[in-house]
Amino acid sequence: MKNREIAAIFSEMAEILEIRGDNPFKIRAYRKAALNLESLSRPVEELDDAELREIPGIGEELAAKIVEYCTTGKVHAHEKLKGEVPEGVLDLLAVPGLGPRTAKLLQDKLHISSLEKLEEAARDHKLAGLPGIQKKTEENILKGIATVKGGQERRPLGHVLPLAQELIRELKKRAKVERIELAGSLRRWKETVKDIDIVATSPSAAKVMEVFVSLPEVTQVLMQGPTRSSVVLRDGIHVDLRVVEKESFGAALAYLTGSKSHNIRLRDMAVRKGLKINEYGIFREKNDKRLGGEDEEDVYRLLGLPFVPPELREDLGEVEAAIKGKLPKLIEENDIRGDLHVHSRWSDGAHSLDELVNAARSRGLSYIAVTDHSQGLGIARGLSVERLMEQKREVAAMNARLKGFRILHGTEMDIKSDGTLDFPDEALQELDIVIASIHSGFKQPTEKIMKRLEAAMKHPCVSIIAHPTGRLLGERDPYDVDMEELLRMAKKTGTALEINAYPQRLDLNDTYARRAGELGVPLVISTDTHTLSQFETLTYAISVARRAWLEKRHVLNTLELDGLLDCLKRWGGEGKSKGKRK
DNA sequence: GCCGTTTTCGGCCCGACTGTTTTCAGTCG
Repeated sequence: MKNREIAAIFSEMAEILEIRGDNPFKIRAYRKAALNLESLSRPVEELDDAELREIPGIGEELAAKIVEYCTTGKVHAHEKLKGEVPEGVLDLLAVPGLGPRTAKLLQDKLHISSLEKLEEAARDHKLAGLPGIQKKTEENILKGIATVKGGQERRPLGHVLPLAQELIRELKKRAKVERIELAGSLRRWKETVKDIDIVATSPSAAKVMEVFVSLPEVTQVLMQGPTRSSVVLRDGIHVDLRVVEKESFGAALAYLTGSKSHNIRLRDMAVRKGLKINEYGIFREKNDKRLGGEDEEDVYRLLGLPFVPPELREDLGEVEAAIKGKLPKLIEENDIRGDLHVHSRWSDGAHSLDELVNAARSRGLSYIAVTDHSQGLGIARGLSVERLMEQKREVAAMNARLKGFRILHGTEMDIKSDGTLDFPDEALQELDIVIASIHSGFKQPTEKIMKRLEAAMKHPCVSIIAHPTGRLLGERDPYDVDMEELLRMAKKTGTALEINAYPQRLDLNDTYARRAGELGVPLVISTDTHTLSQFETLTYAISVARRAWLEKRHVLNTLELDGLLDCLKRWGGEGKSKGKRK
């Protein structure tokens, strides 16, 4: 799939155009196109010109450039632009506080074309004296270089969210805040986040800012104003706090939740209606009369729109859907009736079946599938066929005792690197449910990976493919899955794909899960629990599903057990026509 | 470069903070 490659080219073109001082709207057009390509689930190389131009932000010229890249592997205009800016100058833009104007200035006056040269020049105080640059800016550039080197990359949501919630608790405890909420990509539940955004109201904003910048976790204060401050935490995460008047809280929350492109759409709509939206409220343009802004709902209501849940605010069709009254009724956490991917002490889980059942029940679930690893996965104490059968007897004994709850007996069976499955058919036919997944041979070429997945999906006993791309955020790239092909195959064979809740996996991701929903591919949401606290991570998988526009009807384990078993492809289920259940 | 119940041309979101300035440009979100 070339989407990301082309998105990267458009982004780079935007940066070069910016350094050249080109038309800012043209630059924005390239950025927007890049963003939309990144979140497009279909491979651009499969789209014809008319389909390309249906992508928002892609018009005649950009469509032609996409086609050019798909056929020649290059974009002429990109190559030409690259020739105008020395390699390395673009790296300068990564320095916080250093933008395109300064990068151009540095290149023109001092021929600085790399971070190393910049650092050297700053240390030798060669920057001060250039127009608009004095001692302070020089110092800030040096600090910025240190930040870049320190690696200010995006982090998994699951790592940052607990930290952010802790900050909010502390602010509530130490300062007089009335309303306070997370905003930004955290509130949109994006799978990775770069910083933490917080919005609050308080009768004494300056005091709140004072408290904020002196929290024990804070190591650096980037800026401190009466309504906005920005700090760096001990582990390098940036936090922005905005304090506004009570009457502006909703408008500020909407504004800071973003996404940026969603906001631009809203403001554009507002202008057309003779309104103005900013972080302080919604106003009538002609007389500046305030129409609302205390609650976020005001913003949407005054535009004539239904409330758009934060998870959808990416300008990926939600504004159009809202206008037409066709927003999805997003799935919610308590729609989930059971967890189909749970590990016990029998393999690499930490708990007994009893403990797992109690935890699941106390969370309101009515069934779980115990799916311990299969024999080939020695590292995870995978079960031999004999132990699997022994476990089956324990599950049966427990089910006989349980009222209003059911344990499904299953396995997370390894799809081995040679493409064979880790249990013989006779063993699989003994199980209520079979998950299959890949745990080795991550670097195999697409063709081989797809052959393995196909072998699993075509098997009449295999109900679910777990964590279908194998990615670990920030650690391991997905294996080379041809996602369109996988989705087609899943649909054809009736095999469900998993949205895995493990914060570093979130696999399927939002983009692919949305595509799956569009194509009618069956989906399940699972925690892959190894310890009891992992049941809590369900929230993260739900957030992926919500970002994927999924409704309850898309997800099989929102069904009560009987309904679920009717829908899952499995031996004795849909497999019934192919053989008898023992 | 995109886009259209205000437009096929002329628009394109809006404000805070900083560092450099005597009124603002640059950067960021």
